[in-house]
Amino acid sequence: MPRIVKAKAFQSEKTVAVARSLLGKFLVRSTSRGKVARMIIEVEAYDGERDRACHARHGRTVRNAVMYGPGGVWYVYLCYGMHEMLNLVTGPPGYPAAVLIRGIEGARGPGRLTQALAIDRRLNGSACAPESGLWIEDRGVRLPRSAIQATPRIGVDYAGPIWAKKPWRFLLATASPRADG
DNA sequence: TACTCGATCGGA
DNA sequence: CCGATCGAGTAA
Repeated sequence: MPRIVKAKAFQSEKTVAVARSLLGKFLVRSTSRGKVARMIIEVEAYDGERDRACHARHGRTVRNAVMYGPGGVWYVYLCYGMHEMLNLVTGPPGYPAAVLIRGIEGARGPGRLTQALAIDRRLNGSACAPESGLWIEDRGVRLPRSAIQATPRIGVDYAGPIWAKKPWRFLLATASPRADG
């Protein structure tokens, strides 16, 4: 029985735990062209200003402003001038954190999944709820801890070894990981 | 206002 | 390994 996960469920302070819990949930996209639901298979956590890989590492800016709002809001930004990145803001208001959705069934890679589901910056700041056309559903998939693999995050070497090595990327163990450790 | 550099991807 | 592609962020 599909259950819409309320935005409020993402206001937990434990961003890393929220990231892990998103695996197995369904990302649902609804537009004039129809509805698509795909299971989330890869995510990364970005947790607060102290996290040197997080966009909030230099404090609040125009781009990362929604990260400072309440959890349960989409944070979408352009990366490398051509890829839209989809993140779900987490935590209570005032605490900048988010989970990057890196992979769904049939679309591995953060840039590919946004293209597959027609997601772009117009969704930035909108709620994770049906009225925005993009939300999360729990369809009863239960993943044992052993089914989840944790690795360092991708493409964040600029954060320095301490933060780049944090095992805050999570993916289904059955899904073949990239060769990064 | 100038300059640097990306939470990536596809092709050589 | 390298180029694409452009806006945010920083320095000045």
